[in-house]
Amino acid sequence: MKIDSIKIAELAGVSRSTVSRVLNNHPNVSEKNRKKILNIIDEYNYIPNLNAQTLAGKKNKVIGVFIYEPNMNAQSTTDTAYFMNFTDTVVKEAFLNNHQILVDYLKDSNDEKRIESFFKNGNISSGIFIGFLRENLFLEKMIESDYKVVVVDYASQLKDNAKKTLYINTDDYGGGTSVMEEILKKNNKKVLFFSGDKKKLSGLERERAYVEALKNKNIVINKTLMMESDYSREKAYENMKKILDSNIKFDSIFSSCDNMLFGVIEALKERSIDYKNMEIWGFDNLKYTVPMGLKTVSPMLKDTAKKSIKFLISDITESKVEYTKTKLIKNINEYFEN
Amino acid sequence: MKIDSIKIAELAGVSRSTVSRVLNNHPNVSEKNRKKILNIIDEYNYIPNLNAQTLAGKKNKVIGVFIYEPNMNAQSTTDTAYFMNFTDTVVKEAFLNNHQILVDYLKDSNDEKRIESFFKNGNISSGIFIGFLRENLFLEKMIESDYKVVVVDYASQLKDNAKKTLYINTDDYGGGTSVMEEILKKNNKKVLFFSGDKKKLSGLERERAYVEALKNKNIVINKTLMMESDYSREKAYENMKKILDSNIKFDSIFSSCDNMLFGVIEALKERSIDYKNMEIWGFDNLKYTVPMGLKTVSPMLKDTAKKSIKFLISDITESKVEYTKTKLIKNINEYFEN
DNA sequence: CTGAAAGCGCTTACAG
DNA sequence: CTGAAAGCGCTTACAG
Repeated sequence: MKIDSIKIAELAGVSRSTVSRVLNNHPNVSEKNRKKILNIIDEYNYIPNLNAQTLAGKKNKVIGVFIYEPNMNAQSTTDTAYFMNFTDTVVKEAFLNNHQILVDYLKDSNDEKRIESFFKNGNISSGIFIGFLRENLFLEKMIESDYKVVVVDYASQLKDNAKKTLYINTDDYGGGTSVMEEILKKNNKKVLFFSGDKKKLSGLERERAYVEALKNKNIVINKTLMMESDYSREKAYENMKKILDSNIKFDSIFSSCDNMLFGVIEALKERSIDYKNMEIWGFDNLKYTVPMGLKTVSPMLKDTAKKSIKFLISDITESKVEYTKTKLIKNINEYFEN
Repeated sequence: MKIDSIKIAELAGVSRSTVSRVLNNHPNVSEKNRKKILNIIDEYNYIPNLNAQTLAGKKNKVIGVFIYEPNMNAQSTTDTAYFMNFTDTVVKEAFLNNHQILVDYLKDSNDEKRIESFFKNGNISSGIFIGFLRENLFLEKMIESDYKVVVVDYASQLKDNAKKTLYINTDDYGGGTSVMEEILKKNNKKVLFFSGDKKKLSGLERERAYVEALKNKNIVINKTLMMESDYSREKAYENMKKILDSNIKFDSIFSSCDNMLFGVIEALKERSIDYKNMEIWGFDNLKYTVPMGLKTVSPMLKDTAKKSIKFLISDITESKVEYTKTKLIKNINEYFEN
């Protein structure tokens, strides 16, 4: 049996307006009618049609998560574990706050159009954007729009005309600095560095941490120890082989992400180089790093996810920048506690 | 400027009906009008309102993923990595097929009501259910309903009155059998077994594999080597300690999930027991297992996800049962290839 | 505190 | 091939 607000109204002997008022917690309904209607709603298991509600102007409880992944295709093996880790927590936080999550990827302008229409037509009440390159035009537009959005690891500087936007960032600089402290306090001087994607905020910040840490220790920066990369395992593997083929000396390694670190380790293993006692650090706390006996930095994505949801379901409308502190993960216990 | 189908119609000098026909690829529109309308749509960046379309009876492109997690709460540390792994692939597959995913958890009857309304009101076009215990009443109802659904690892037997349902299962029995083969061919006879949650299909099937493999080798089943458990790390840890405190002898271990295996290893380490040369297997291929030097079975969730999406976006309406083959993962290379 | 009515933006059966 | 009109199921401003 189809059951809609008209049926409920009939059953309760009132108009749909009154049913609607009860549904939306309006105060101007007699206690008697409210009770009666609520009972009938419950008895008949009535749930209002979300599409109709949205069409009529109500906000829904769905939050969009939009992941930028230009390489997405049927053959792609891109590891998006990092993002799903984040999404996982977002889904749980949303659930605990009575919201649901729509997950969508974004690759080209078709996707941009779709996402804009989700906002415009109220399929989602707000959105979280992650994985974007710096100065992405579409994202800038979202930031300036009237839609409530969170941008993750995108920029450290609030845009002048940003509206209802939370910029939330991993403290990449702080995390990188802690790693360098660990490395340098063991008296290492020749830290081999693998930089990440400079088109992303994280790539810039982690490199800045490396450079500043050396400067503060008055260690001359040796460009040949700084390998440009793009967060990919393959590139890092090639770079590491080049280093080993040259006569460049190093005493420690900081890879600005775990994914690259794995390529580095592969190259070391191939040459049977014993790296067990060397200070070697990655970043991101990908699931395999610490179990493999390596050290890394956790971006504490759960915190980021929690702050994001909190912002979106609050009625805060001012824009702001927030940071999530990172945490060093040195052993399996810290790994599981995290 | 607000732009709707009426505006497009005006601009093209036609009625909304014709615009709608173009939008929905109906054949009965003159080529001239179709072109003109398409151009205007493109020029004005018009995207139809999904809520209105759905309300008017169109199916949308959102697929729900519903994860059963009775312990979900603010303090919960439940590891749902397994599910998110699955969801990850589902999201990607959906994206490649022009669909989006709504992720939602399910804990109690309120959640059931919400999910039913998502179906009823067309907020989703179909749904995938994962993590459910056997004979869950709500799920049985969904299976019998007219909604198109996929149930993952739920039951091996098609229900008589199942409608438009794909039962998709990991080949737990096959995977467990392969593990036992590996263990037994090394001449082990006393295989310590940690069973999973018997309220789930996987718990039953993996235990069946253990029992049958021993029978086939004419090894007498020793109940004291079979530890009842519930997939939790804590319980497995306690069970392992009990074994070590007793004088029960074992020469190999098969834990029916990696999560429990970790508890088992903790207990072994505490007693400084050297297990490096022992045949030890987990199940599920959780991210840390193989990097820690242990062996496990991959449920090939990607295959399961792909088959699920394929079923849901096809126009198949008969119900059926399918299985996804598992794969043994013995070393880090196999781990990364997976 | 309550109801009749307009409006949200589409689709589709009907008539031509 | 095309348009006028009804319908999808709500909400809310208006009038009382």
